[in-house]
Amino acid sequence: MLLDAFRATVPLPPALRDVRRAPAPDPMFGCIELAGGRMSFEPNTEIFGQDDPAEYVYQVLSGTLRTYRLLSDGRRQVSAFHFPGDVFGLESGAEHVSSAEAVTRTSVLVVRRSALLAAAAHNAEVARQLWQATARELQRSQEHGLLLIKSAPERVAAFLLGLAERLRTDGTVELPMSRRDIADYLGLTMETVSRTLTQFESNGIIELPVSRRVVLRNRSALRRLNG
Amino acid sequence: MLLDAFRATVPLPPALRDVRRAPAPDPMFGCIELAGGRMSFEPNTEIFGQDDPAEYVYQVLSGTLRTYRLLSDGRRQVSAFHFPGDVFGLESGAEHVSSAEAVTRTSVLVVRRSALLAAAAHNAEVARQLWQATARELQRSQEHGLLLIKSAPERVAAFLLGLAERLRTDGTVELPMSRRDIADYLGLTMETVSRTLTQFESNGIIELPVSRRVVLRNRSALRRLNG
DNA sequence: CGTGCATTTGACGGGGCTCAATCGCCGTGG
DNA sequence: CCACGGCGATTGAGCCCCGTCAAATGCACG
Repeated sequence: MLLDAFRATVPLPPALRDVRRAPAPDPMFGCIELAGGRMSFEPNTEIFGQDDPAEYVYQVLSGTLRTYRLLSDGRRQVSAFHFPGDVFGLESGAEHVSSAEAVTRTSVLVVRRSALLAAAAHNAEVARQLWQATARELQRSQEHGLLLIKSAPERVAAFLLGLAERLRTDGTVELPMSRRDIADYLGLTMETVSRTLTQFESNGIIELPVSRRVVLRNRSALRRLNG
Repeated sequence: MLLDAFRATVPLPPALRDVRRAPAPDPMFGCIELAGGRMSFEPNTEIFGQDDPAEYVYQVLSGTLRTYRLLSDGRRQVSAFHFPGDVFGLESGAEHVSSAEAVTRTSVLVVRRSALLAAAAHNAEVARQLWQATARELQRSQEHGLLLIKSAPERVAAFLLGLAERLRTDGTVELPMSRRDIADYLGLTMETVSRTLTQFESNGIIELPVSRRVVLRNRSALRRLNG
């Protein structure tokens, strides 16, 4: 959406349009500087690192990824999971404040930050969407902060509901991420996440046919837990 | 800064300039709709509430205020404290997602959100600062999230260091907010905050001449705690 | 000097963390 | 087809940090 608005400001020669539509063989070269390109990442590979220069802005095409920050002693705070359509890597400063890694095999759209900012400088619609995207991130971040003051069952319930909503599933959620990822997102240990899920299962609130698949059996109970 | 850029876009008749400079007797009327006005708030009074229409954007002139969200059972998450210069109340949606209250007697600059957005739509500099202000909030919010995964001493240490930095004090921090405010910001109870502070004091890391004044005796110890 | 609120201090219990063992899923090779 | 190994997830036991509840103290103001 943001990147759509951006691309609308860039008149592309037909050759580049073709490149953009085709899977780019090496998207670091070619059309990126102009209108963005595609890149793919294997699971658990880094897309950018904390303190790296924030040269590009990304939009998820397919797959799942996580952004996170590390404390000096190794504790990890997963700040967000990103799904198709989400924009990430958008910083106000010149450097990334968090790292981004692929959770599953992931394909993203890449745009030069400088090009995006330049477009925003003379196109009000791009500027508006730039702001909106950042404001949406802010809202998500505050929502995430709210999670962290709740009890473990409340956090897990909120996580499952949020995921179900974002992935628009009817009752069954496929978890792309590990228990450790979930734990680091919720500010818990993976043992506590696991225990809470089995607790939910024995209460009939969810089913866990396999560890990465959750069937929501009783959403209102989850919502009640959510506070 | 954001509001400065905004005001530069609005040619004011001299009469309004005068009103803006003088302490407004009733700032809800008069010049607000055009270029913003001043408002004052007594301690613990509401500036806006969660779910209120986000009609205005604010900048702190003097004093301290808190923004917070409530959980249905009454738990309160203070999302941020705002000090002179800070912009707050800036939402992407049409409604506030958090409430704002004065901590001390506070004076703020007020601008109609619609006027600000209109200015941003045809002035790139206003648009850029609008984005920057939001991005800065996002960064603060993520920093705040990082706090919430730490231990109680780490949180309190980070809080003191952050406050000392934002208030540009040399060694002595005057706390405008209560222990409960601090606790709700840090995701702790006020008892734990109090105990941690006395712990710090008996370790010689800080002094507490009175409960609202903290003298930082050993910043590197605090930084070490910070993780 | 007394009243009221903020803060501190104390005692106790529990929720979640730590450490450790076991289980289960899955790919690989015999 | 099964044995085996590896990794993620689950389960268990014990403990500790921090929350809860309650009382005492300090401080501002009439």
